[in-house]
Order: sequence, then structure tokens, then C-alpha cells
Amino acid sequence: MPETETPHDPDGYPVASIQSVLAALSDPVRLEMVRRLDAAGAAQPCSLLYDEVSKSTASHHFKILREAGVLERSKIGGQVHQRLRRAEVDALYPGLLDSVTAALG
Amino acid sequence: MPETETPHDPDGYPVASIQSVLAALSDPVRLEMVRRLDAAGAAQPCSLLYDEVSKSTASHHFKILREAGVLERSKIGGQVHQRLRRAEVDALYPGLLDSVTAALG
DNA sequence: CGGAAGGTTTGATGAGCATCGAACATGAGG
DNA sequence: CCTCATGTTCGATGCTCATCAAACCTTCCG
Repeated sequence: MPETETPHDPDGYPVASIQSVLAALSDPVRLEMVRRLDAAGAAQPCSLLYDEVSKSTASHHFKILREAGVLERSKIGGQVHQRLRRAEVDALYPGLLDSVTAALG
Repeated sequence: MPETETPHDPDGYPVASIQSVLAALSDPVRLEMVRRLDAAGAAQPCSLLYDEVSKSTASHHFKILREAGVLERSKIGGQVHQRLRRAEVDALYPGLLDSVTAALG
């Protein structure tokens, strides 16, 4: 029987420097992605995480967030999902995501 | 008799959006400025807050931090000083500066 | 008054980045 | 197998921004 999902596909990125994480978070499109992921509390398919930009632009932003160690790509039932790596970021920069997501309402 | 200092010269900037504050903090030169101001715990003359860039570049970075509402310019005994607006930023984005300065060691 | 020191402003330059369309990849379903 | 849906990659473009030198402003001091 096939597993319903493969929980491990960490994309191998460590959480980056505070400077890189702040840079990753300092864009309105990416901030909205993080906001929606945080609100959802679970991994989401890419298309639910933006509206105002093209697919290729969104993919570019996902990559930046992933390389900063803020997001992780996984496949759930063949669908690409993005997950907010809250625990990992919290471990390195406690309170950072809390303050940011609080500010995002 | 002239006052030894004029404590009020707030430059009139409110603390900006979380996106703008994150953008202001996402540069290595500016992060170092904030780190030194936080470590000092008091307003400092400009020249103590950077080494690696020219005066004009530093002045550019001060302006960005001021416009984001993170710094404030004041004159102490005729000397220009920069002050970290910790209380003001904390009020709007609690925990943000704490997590950032903690990450800066 | 006349320097000198400390900051700011201006103008120019080069690098980085956000953006898009088009082509490609992958997987699900008929 | 073919097609559609969903993401990613590639190449090009335009804008923003970090950087500097030079000129300017202010304040202090001789």
C-alpha cells in the first residue's frame, strides 16, 4: 500500500543568517505568503499563497524563502506544498516569527 | 544660559510598517548600526556606528533607519547623535528588536 | 574671521532583484 | 497515450538600491 504522503523532503536548507531571514521577510509578496501559511497552521499548495503576481514570480519568491530556511517544499499526494518551518526558525531566532506574524494581523 | 542639550528633535517619523522595518533591518551595515546602538544603550555619535563604509553611505543608511522609525536624530552639545527608538518600536512590534538583537550576539 | 571636524546632500554608477512570458517538468485522469 | 493542471526554470527587462566622491552645511574653537 502506498503511503498517503512522504513527510521527508526538507530541501536541505538550514535556517540562514538573521540578515538573510530579515531580507527574505522584507518583501510584501513573501510576507503575505508567510502570513497565510501561519494562519493556516499547515502546509499549503503554492497557489493558495498569493494572488497578485504571476506563477513564475511566485515561484521565485518561494525559492528565496526556502533558501533562507523559512519555508520547506514537500509533496502531499503528488501536490507540491509549502510549509512554514516555524520550529526551526523559532529555535534559532526565538520571537522573530511571533512578532512578525502578530504585526501581520 | 544655553541648555546643555535639547532632548527634543524627533525628526517626526512614526514607526513604519512591519515590511518597511524589516527592510530597514535587512542590510548588514544597518544591522551593525542597530547592534552597536543597542549594545551602547544610549544615543551615539554617527561615527561610532560604522567602519566599513564612507561617511556619505553611512548617512544614507541612517536616513533609511530614521524613515523606518527605528532611529532618531538628536543633537547633544552641538553633536549629531543617533538614538535607537526601542520603546517606540517595541510598542508596535513587541519582541522584534529583542529577537534581532539577540541574534546579533 | 577662518579653519577644522563631523554630517548631509547630490549626482553618477554598477549590481541586484522583482517581474513577466515562454518553455519545460511532473503527475493525475480520462 | 494524450491532455490538463500545477510548479519550476530560463532569458530579458526595468527599477531599486548600495556605494562613492565632491560639494555643502553647521558648529566649535583659535
